[in-house]
Amino acid sequence: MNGATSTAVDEGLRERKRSALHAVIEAAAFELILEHGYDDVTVGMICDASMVSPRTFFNYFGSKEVVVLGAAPATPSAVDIEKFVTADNANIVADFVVLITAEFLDQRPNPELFAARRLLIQRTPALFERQLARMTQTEKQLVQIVTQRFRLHGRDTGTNPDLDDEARMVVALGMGVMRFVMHKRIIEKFPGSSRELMNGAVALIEQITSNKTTTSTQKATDV
Amino acid sequence: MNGATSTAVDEGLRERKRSALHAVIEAAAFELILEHGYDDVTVGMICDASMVSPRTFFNYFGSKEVVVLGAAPATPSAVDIEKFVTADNANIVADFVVLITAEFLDQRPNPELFAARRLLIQRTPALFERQLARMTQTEKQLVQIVTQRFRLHGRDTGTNPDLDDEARMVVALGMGVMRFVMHKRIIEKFPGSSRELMNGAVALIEQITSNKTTTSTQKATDV
DNA sequence: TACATCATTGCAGAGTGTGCAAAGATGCAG
DNA sequence: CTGCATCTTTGCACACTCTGCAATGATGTA
Repeated sequence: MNGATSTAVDEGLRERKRSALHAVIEAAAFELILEHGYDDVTVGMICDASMVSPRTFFNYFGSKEVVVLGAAPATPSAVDIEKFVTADNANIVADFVVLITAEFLDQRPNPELFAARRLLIQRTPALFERQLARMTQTEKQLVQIVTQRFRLHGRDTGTNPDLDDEARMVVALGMGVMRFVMHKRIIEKFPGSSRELMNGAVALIEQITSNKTTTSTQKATDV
Repeated sequence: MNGATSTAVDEGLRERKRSALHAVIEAAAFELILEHGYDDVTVGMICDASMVSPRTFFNYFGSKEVVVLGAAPATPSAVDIEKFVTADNANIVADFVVLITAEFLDQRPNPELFAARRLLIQRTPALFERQLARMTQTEKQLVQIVTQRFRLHGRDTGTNPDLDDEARMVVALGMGVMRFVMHKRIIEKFPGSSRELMNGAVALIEQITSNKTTTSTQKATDV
């Protein structure tokens, strides 16, 4: 029990109390939800356990799901972005998947909480959905990152007006793969490490997208 | 105003009344929501307009969003499945996207309602999310369809134990593209037909996945 | 100490959704 | 067409999430 999640050092009693209470509610919520499941724990129960009024709970978290999902929409770290942008691998989709899954492999602030968060999201279909929906919200940023890589590789938006579309498609494909990976973890309870899982996924993409056995230039417009 | 959506011919007064009332509530809901927006229309308002009790509304639809999204989780038609399974195109992802978007191009039962449904889903982020989430629920069926195509092309599950994974990855990639297409329609308000849009998407996939400029066999495991 | 500022809370209420039992409509034999 | 079984509709009470508002309490600061 080390108190606040984001650990502000000392910013006055008010700030410290605030983040302490935040941590208390969070802890109570996770304890209850880990035991009884997300749907069987009410905000009232969390409030009883953490001795705050429901109104205060909503002042802090705004909604029930935010407690589990966390406040931030989960964006990749600067280091990972740098790696992705400068990489020169052939399969950009594979690289991109590595980028967006990397965030799930890191365990930065509070390992226990991080693990619990991931576990609960995996366990609870509703939360899983919302998590994916959130990722879509960061789409704009991700598209920019992909575009950056394009630029570094000599492809410019000015020269190629459809480059934005191409970047968005890379992101879209990557999101799909994300689904695949999480699904494999949740439904099949894949025992290996996330990195193993991801490598398998990457290999699969390569296999599928390079599977051009016949009439490789014909488009599938005739269905 | 032709009454019921699914139009059962004559199955007793009870059945007819039931589907009539279903249609009435549906119509009232769409009229209100098209005008005021999904969030600004309450179940109570729909009930007032269609002269039923709120309890009856929930007996029929179970939740507010079901009125707009429709009951069925939207699966591809048998004809489209057949086309997909027997096709021998090189890019299976492209074919798959054609398959799952085909359903959005057909306007089978009630054209007006169909158009309104699509419009509202596009307009309302929350509904859009739920729609995508629903599609994930049909994943199992879609995976089976892809596997069928594999089999027809001489690839067997017995011989290749990872074939299920490969099928799921095709589905996952397709879902991602789905996102791209819908996004382009909603955010950019792409003016062309859905078919145009889809063809553009298909071309993009080809371009991206065939973009193996360097070290094409190396995997992206080192990021 | 006095005052401003922010945090916490209670309260009232909207909105979605569910279980239950009463009242109404329909179906179907006799 | 009468009576009974069955299904539908409804009202009622209630749980739960979430919001606006105003009062109370704690902290920051001069």
